[in-house]
Amino acid sequence: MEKITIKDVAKHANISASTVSQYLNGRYNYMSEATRQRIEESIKLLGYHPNYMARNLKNRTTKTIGIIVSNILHHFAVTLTREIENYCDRDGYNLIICNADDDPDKEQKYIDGLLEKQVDGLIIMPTTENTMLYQQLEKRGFPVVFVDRNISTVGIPSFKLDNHQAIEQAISYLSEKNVRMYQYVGVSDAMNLTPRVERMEAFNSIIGEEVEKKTITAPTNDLYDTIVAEFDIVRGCGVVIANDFALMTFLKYVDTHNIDLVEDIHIVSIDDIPLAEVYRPNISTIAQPIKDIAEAAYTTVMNKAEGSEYTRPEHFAGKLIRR
Amino acid sequence: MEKITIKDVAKHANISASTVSQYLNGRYNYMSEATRQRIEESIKLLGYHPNYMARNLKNRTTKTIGIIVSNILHHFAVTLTREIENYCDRDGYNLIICNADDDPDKEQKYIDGLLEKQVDGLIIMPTTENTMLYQQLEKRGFPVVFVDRNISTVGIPSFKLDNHQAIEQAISYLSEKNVRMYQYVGVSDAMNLTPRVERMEAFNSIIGEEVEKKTITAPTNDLYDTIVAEFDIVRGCGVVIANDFALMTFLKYVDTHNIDLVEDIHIVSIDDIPLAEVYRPNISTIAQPIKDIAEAAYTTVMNKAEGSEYTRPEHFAGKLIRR
DNA sequence: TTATATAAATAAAACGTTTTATTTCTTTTA
DNA sequence: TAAAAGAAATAAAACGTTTTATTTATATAA
Repeated sequence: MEKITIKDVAKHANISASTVSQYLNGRYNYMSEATRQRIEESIKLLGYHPNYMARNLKNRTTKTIGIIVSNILHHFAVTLTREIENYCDRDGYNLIICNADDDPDKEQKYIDGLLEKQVDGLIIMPTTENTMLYQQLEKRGFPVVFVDRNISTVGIPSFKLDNHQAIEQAISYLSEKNVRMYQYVGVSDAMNLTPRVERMEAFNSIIGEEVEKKTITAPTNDLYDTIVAEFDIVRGCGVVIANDFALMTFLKYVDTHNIDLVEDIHIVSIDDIPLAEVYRPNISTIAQPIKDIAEAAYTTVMNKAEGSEYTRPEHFAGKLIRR
Repeated sequence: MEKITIKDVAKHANISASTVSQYLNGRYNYMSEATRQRIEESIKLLGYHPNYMARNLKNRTTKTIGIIVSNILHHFAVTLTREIENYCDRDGYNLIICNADDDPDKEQKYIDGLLEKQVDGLIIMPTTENTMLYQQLEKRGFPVVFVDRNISTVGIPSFKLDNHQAIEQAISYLSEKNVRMYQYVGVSDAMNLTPRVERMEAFNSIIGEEVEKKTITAPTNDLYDTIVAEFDIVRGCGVVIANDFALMTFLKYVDTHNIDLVEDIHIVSIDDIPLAEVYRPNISTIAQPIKDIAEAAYTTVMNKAEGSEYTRPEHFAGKLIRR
């Protein structure tokens, strides 16, 4: 694996390395048309590719950003990643992806590692336990934004769904069906993660005291059993499902307990996963504003990286998809 | 964003940069216990993080690999990525993710870019059009492997499902149901991609002449309409569905045409997507050997990067999941 | 012509590390 | 107590670029 460097090109084109460098950086008026062409040819002939690592040492930019998600297998996370990767592609950036699995230690390790690799920015779905670290990043002025979750003690912007409004839409949709009682199914908020907390709070605050309601939450692994134990199969009840994972778990329950989603109960779920439009019956959902979040997060990080301040709204409305 | 370098640490600990470097690389017997501790403290105090870019310039290693997938939104791609990221995490590597969207130009751009960034290895779901580029990589001895698809004109190993065996399992499963006629639904193989070609060929070769069969394929965007136009709703027929995308499309068709998947037809699909176990009725699938593929691909790339040759089988059996 | 401006090209320092060869200091051995 | 050996530390070159200041060559103006 012989490495071809700028010196090889210089020698081949019979010119100094400095001039080749100027060429590489598009400053063509530093050389004659003739040498310009010679350099061009030499580069092609030798199959030269500049070494980004060396370049960065002077440049202080790696054209790389990192994203830390809790789990790329989640629909929201992967779709968001996809969108962000698209922007990166457009701008000649690369995206390093990391699964922190909601483990603060892993998250810290990843942040440290990405900083060592001199990424130009960071997009994080944060755990709640590394506030010190976030504060440091903020103080250093490092380009970083949060998505999906916010940490109130840190001034880092967080782009996410307007959870209150989303739950409001869900409930209003169910109310059209003359629902007489509401149930909420979701992963428990033991870790204090924004979406879980906000959605549950919204559910409780929006439904008035006069209407019967019930919330069913549990840690990921216990959710199925908890549903089995606590869900009330009441004809004409409406169910708000907090996210895609809860929906899958709930549908498993529906399947094993032979519940009829047309006659018995009405459901609506946050996260518009593909399953929703093929499941029978089709499932109404609140689609997250993933494109908005991706655009805002990416643009904000990039602007911070360039030193310019740029302000986007931080909350975006979900969209009810009636099916 | 004041950068703290090895020199700052050296000054703070009252020692030369060389010794700090030795410390960083764990060669503690090059210094006294006392200085060792001083360095340790200084590093912590100053919050020093070594600059990987500079380090790489000497080291020739970035502890970063790249993965180029056709589309991260596909179940197979994202699950594989997740698994590989897991291995990366274990070994202190980072993973750069790129969506080539089956566009050869984009693929080439990504490969070039990742090489410039000096990634230590590459895992690629290749398009069929960049054979020259692959050959170059191979000749250079660059650590690269393919997944899901293989390119016969290049000696780069490709780790993937044993498609023939998978289709065999699918057909054998359907035959248990006393199916009298078989249909195959998949994305067309216009781009000559291995899975599409091999699965279709297997379907055609395994089902003998005496049994009625029909293949329905079309480009992604036309598949739904093609199914509507060509699928034969024959009671007691068996349908082999080529992948998750085709399955979703087919289920949409099932939904709009009110087909009963218990009474009317039997289906089995490659790619064990989560939907399969909540859909009613549950759908039998062939799960891809994703863990095997991830392990083989990752280990092979890493071994190549270390200069050691390491051989893994390239085809792995799928697993029929009866539901 | 000479002086001046411009164009073309280069040398050298810098970026933050690692590594090799060398120096300085301390201990051991004869 | 001198010589040899070993331990601790350092200086300097190297990695592959970019950039600034400088040089050389060429064209233009006085």
